Formats: sequence, C-alpha cells, structure tokens
Amino acid sequence: MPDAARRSERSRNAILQAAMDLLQEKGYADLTVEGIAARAGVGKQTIYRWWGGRGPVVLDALVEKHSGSGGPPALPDTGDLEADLRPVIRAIVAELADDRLSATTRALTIETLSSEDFAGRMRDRLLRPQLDTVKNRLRSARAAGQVRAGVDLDQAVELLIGPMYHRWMMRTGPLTEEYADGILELAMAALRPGAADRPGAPPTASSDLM
Amino acid sequence: MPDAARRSERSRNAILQAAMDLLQEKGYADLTVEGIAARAGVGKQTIYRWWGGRGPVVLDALVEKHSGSGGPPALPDTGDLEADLRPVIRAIVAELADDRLSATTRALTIETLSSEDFAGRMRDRLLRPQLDTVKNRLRSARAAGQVRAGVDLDQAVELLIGPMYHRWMMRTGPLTEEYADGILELAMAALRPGAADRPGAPPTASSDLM
Amino acid sequence: MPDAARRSERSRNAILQAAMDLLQEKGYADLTVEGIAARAGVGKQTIYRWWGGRGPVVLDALVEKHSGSGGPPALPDTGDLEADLRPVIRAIVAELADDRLSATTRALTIETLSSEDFAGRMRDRLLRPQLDTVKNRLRSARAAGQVRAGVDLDQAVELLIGPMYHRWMMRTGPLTEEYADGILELAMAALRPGAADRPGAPPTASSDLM
Amino acid sequence: MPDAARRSERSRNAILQAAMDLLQEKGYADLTVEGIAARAGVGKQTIYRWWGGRGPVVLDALVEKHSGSGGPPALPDTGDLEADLRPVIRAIVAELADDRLSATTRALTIETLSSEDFAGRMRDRLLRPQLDTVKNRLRSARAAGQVRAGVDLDQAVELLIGPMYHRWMMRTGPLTEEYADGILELAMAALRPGAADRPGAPPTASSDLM
DNA sequence: AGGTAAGCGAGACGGTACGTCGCGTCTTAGA
DNA sequence: TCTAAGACGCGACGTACCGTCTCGCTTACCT
Repeated sequence: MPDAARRSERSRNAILQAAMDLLQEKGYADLTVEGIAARAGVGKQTIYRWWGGRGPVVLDALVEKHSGSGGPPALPDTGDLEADLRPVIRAIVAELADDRLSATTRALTIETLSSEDFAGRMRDRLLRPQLDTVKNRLRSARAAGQVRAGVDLDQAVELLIGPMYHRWMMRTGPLTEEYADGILELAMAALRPGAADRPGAPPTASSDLM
Repeated sequence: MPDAARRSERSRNAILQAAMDLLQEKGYADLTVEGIAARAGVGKQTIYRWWGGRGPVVLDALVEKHSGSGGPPALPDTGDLEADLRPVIRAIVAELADDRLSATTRALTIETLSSEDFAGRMRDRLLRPQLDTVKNRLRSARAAGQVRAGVDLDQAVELLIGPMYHRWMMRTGPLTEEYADGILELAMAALRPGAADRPGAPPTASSDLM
Repeated sequence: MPDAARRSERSRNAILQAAMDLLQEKGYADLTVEGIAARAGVGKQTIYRWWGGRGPVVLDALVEKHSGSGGPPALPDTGDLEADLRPVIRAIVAELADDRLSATTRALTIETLSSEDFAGRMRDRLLRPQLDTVKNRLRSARAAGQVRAGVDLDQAVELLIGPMYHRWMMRTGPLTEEYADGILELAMAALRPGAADRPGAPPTASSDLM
Repeated sequence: MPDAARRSERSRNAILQAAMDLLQEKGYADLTVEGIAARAGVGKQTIYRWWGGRGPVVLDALVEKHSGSGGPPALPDTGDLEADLRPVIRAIVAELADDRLSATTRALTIETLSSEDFAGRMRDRLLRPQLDTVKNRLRSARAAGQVRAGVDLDQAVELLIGPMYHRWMMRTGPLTEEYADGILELAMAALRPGAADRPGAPPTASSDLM
C-alpha cells in the first residue's frame, strides 16, 4: 500500500542505526519499537508502515551490515579443505564468544524461534548465503575427492556449524580457538574418504588422496 | 526470603500444570504470568514469590515432567555404539519435528537466549543430564576402543546434537529419520578410530579393534 | 506535558459520566480507576494522563454537573435577608439529608481531607462559587444595614454553613427543615444589628440581661 | 468469639501506639494494617481479631489518648459564659491549625465519612463527651438567663463548633485566634437574650436599625 | 506554478500485561 | 488458646508498550 518511491531514506537509516545501537546497549529483550522510534527521532508509524515490528527491523539492520561487502565472498580454494575452512570456523567461534558481537545473532535467533514467518526470511536473506559459501567449498572439495562422494553437503555444513551454535546457545562450554579446531578436526574426519564408507574397497587408496 | 517450609504444594502443582497446559495451547509467546495464575486459581504474587517470572516456571515444569522417571536412564550398551545411539538420535529429531512436542523446547531456548542466569539453570537442570547420558555411552565406547582415544567427549556430544538443533531452529531443512541417520553416520565416521588420526601407524590395526 | 489540543473530548465525557454513574451505584469507597476506565471504554492511561487519579476525576465530574447552569446564580435580593436565605439553607440540609444526593459530597470531602492539593482545587472550583453567592447576599445586606457593620462576611457564611456540615458529617442529629430554620434563625440573631455592637449605647443594659 | 480474658495487653498497647505513630508520620491515607502490625511487632490477625480494621484501631487509640484525663472535665462556670468558652474555642482552633495535632482528627473524620457504623461509635465515644461539656455549660448559662430560653442547645453547640471544622476541612481561610474569637463573638450574639426573640417586645426598634 | 496527496514527526488512544501493594483469611509453631 | 509470622487468593494500583489512529507539516508529483 505505501508508496516506496516516496520513502524517506533518512528515516530508514536512522531507524536501522538506532535499532543496532539499542540492541548493543540493552539487548533484544529490552528492545522496543517505541525506543527505536524515539532514538531515531521518528514516528512509530514509520516503523510499522515499512517493517511491521522490531523483528524485521533488526533483520534488515543485520542484512544491511552484512551486505556491506556485497554478499559473502567465496571461500578460497587452496586445495586444502581443512586449511581453507579453519579461519572461517575460528571466526564464527570468535564472534559467538564475544557478547557484543553476538548480541544481534542472539536477537535474530530469538525472533527466528518465535516466528516461523520471520524464520523463513532470516534463513533466506542472512543465513543461507553464509552457509552456502561453506557448502560451495565442500562441493568443490567433494569434486576433488577430498570429501566422500556420498556425503550430503547440507548435513556436512550443519555438522560443522551446528555444534558451535549449540555450545553458544546453551553455554555448555567455552568457545575457544581450540574448540573451533576440535570441531573442525572431527568434521574433517567425518567427511574424509576412508575405509569405513567403502565396504570392500581398500581404505588406504582414498586415504592416500587425502 | 520467603519461608519455603510453608509453601503450598497444591499451588505449586497447579501452577506448573497450568503453565504446561497453556504452553501447549497457545505457545510461549502468548504465555503470561497472569494467564498462568488465572488458570491455576492462584494469586500472581505466589508465582512472583517463588519463581520470579514465566521462564523459571516453565523450566520447573519441564524438569518436573522429565524427572518423572527419576532422571534420564543410562543408554543401553550392547557393544555397538551406533546401534545404541540410533534410537536416541531418531527420537530427538522426531520430537523436534513435531511442533507440539517441541513447543516447550522452543520456549526454553528463547528464555535461554534472553537470560544468562536462566541459561545456567536450564543447562544444569535439564540439558546436562540428557547430554550426559550420551556422553557416558561415548566414554564407555572410547574405553572399548570404538572411539578414538584423543576425542573430547563434550565435542563429540555436540557433534551429534548440534546439527539437529541447528536445523530445527533455523529451519534449514527437513527433520526426518534419514536426516537423523545421516548425522549419526557422519558423527560415527568422525569418532571411529582410523588411519587419519594416527599418522604413521597402520590404520588397519585400530580398525581391527572396532 | 501531554498536548491538550489533541485530547479526546469523547473520552473525557465518557470518563466523567462513568465516574458519576459508578459513584451513585457503588459509592466512593468502591470507586476505582480501573472500574471507571472499563465502564467508559477507555484505557486507564487516559485517566492517569489527564487527571492522575479518581479524586480529580470526580471533582471534574462534579464541576461539570454544577456548571451546567453556567455557574451558581446570584441569590435573590428581596430586602429580607432571612427570607432570601431560607430556601438556600433548607436546600442544603435537604441535599445532605439524602444519602444518594450527598454521596458525591461525601466523596469530595474525603478526598479533600486526604490531599491538601486536592483540597485547594476543590475549594476554588466547587465550593467557593457556592459560598460566594451567600457571601454576596450578606454583603448587600450589610450595605443595607441589615447586618452589623463589623461582621466578617467569611465568618458569617461559615456560621450559616458550618453547623449543617458538622451535623451531617458527625451524624450528631437529624437534618430536618426545622434544623435548617433553627440554624438560620440563630445566625440571623448573630448578624442582626443590636445594642451590643453599637458602642455609645449603654453596654450595661445588655450586660444586665445576660 | 475470641476470649477477651486471654487477650494480650502488651500487643494491644503496641498496636495502638504504632497506629498513633504512623498516623503522625505518614497520614491516614498511608496508614495500613500491615504497617501497624509490622511496627508493633504483631501478627495481622491480632489486629483483625480484636478490631477489624484500621479505623477502629485509630478510634481506640484516640479514645485512649483522650481518656487519659478520665474523660473531659466540666468547663469552669465563672458566670461569664463567653469568658469560660473562649479558651475552649481557641484550643480547638489551635489544634486544628496544627497539622500534626489534627492528623488524627482528620483520620477519624475520613473514617466517619466512609462508614456509618464507624461514625456512630466515633460520635458516641469521642465526640459526644466533648460536645457535652460545652452543652452543659450552655445549659447552665441558659438557666442563668444568659442564653435565650428558646435556644436548642445542640444547635447552639454546633453553631460554635461547626464553623471551625468547616474552615479546617475546606481550608477556606486561616485558623487563627482572631477567627476563634470572631466565631465566639458571633455565636454569643446569636445566643444572648435580646429584643428580637422576645415577642411582645417592640420589634420595630431593631427592625429600624436594619 | 499551484494544488494535492503522500510520507513524516508526534503522540493520544483502547488495550494487555506487567510487577507491586495491601486486603482479609488461613495455617503453622511456639509459649 | 492466643500469639507472631507470613503464605495465600484476590483486586487494584500505576507503568510500559503494543499497534492503530489522527493531527499539522513538509515535500514531491501532477496537472
């Protein structure tokens, strides 16, 4: 209904910035539409008109931030899968370990859990692009024979990512570089071609390729 | 401050039951202290006195429900780790796949993300006991040589559990039995002793031990 | 702080009406802000924003009702002070004698005793205009020589009004027409010029009579 | 129902004292049963058992205080009514003028207005004895011919007392010694025998003066 | 160029729930 | 059995935000 052409870019930016600021300062639970509007010097209606609530605003703010680089870049492909993934995994753990940096992720996760609708948008606009960079690297690795042929790449990505998010959310342990490396090592062992997955075939052959 | 000895058991039960009922009926987002009190036929103050908010009430209700069996039982140990784990993994996926069954988990996860304090209680009272059953089975498997000696068991547990929770939360894919089996298979491959983790040693040796 | 220009006249009227209705039905002790809001179909905040509590609302409602006639009219001046005052005094007694009619006065009096701030507003907006009509009549009577020159008119008004309110409040006796006439007669005797207050007249004469 | 013989005198005194203290400190509006019980170091039930609410407690406390002298003494009778009354009237005005001293009277008046039942007890136990001392003095004055024979003594008492209470409640003016004297002078003029009230005396004389 | 319709800031509005306070009742332990 | 203590069901308090709505105002488009 509203005419997007006449939308105020100034207000949009002020709102997204205010949302990010307040999220850092007070956390998602204390983030209110009224607070965002007041901080941004904006009428509440402007937020409801263009977003519909705090969830989509935060999502937009995050997308904005992450798309600063014009979408996540492809991972390097040096031929050594583990070496290429290590910095990514470490970076994720480092971000999750930092309360300030992960505040927005926390917010998005809450909203994702609260609204199926939001979950879909969040997944497609923010999460998928990031997961896909990993997935694509795994695909090339599989093509190169460094990953077992039968592996489902989506499962493989989650095997890498899932443990870290779980530990972060549930606070079941420290999020350290050692942890990142440990998970990476386990995941590589899971993906690496070996005797186990090729019954009857000589395991050493594929082991050599690794 | 309040005198726990004089606490009303009747009220406590009514509150926990009402909380569970409303959680099923309306979801966590629409669960209010006022609603719980009304349904339980109880004053709001009684809830605030003993719990302090809806989060701790739901946690208590869940703990109550799960501790009905006197704590989670140890997993069976048939000597075949994968076979012993499969039903557990499948059950977790099945529960997460069912919106009604996972409503409470969703609620607790939101609260966990919102409050560090709550997260701690949740982890210790609900999550840890469940994770420990898996961890203990893995420990015995490691002792039996079915899991590599160097594996950190906490990481191993998360390697199994994390991917499923991630897919469930982020709705990145279907939660099916095939998925459960796929993750289990990957995790087993990661844990299983093999050539990869013993550079220079003949991989077949340990393979034989499995 | 709120912008009075944007105030909803509809809500204001509904609130005042609801307050009057509930006052009649249940009395001041059972009158609640919540009840007024519900009856008026209005948010509580609207009451707190513009009034601050039930007291000011009732005051406003009363002022509204009494100012329907555009302020109290001047008393008639037939030249006979006692005759002019008698209907007023009788009317006051009659109103106080009727529980329904005096319910609001009772309410306002309680609030007046409870809050100095409220007392001031009540005095200026409701009471003073009414007392002034009597005072003005007394002033013209004094100018006409029917009231002693030295009489303080405020005291004179209270001499008339005070006894009735005292009996009403303390329930020390019946509030009848005879009582009204009795107080009026006494007050007239107090105000009427006589030997006592005219220095130059032989004081011993009246002293002897005592 | 409760057995008065086993009643704790210690608790009774502590409650009455606490009530008086809190009344002075915070006013009647902020006086609560819970507060009295806490201050007195007493269970709430003890208050509800023996009194039934804060109103009767305050009444009792006041009666206690005033009956310290074993009931109000008779006024002196020097033969000069006005001289005998003046200190009484001035004392009343002085007490009313002092916020601390009149706090209890304020409380009792509110309760009197709120509860007809309470009003009766208050009138009989506290007010009547005090009014009667004045009434008795007026009666002897009437017998001595210093007050007109036809005067209703209850009305006469209220003529003296009513104006002061009205000014005190409604805050319509200052409560000074001059005011006390003014009201007394007016009331004396109303009561004093004179030409006006003695039919058969030439009414024209005073009429002319009006 | 002027008129008009949109977006805008502001914030009042009807609501829902919050977390607190005090009520008057009831239960427990101790004297 | 009375008492101190205080938990309880209840109801109202005054506040915070919700999402909708109504104001003038600015601003850009469209005759």
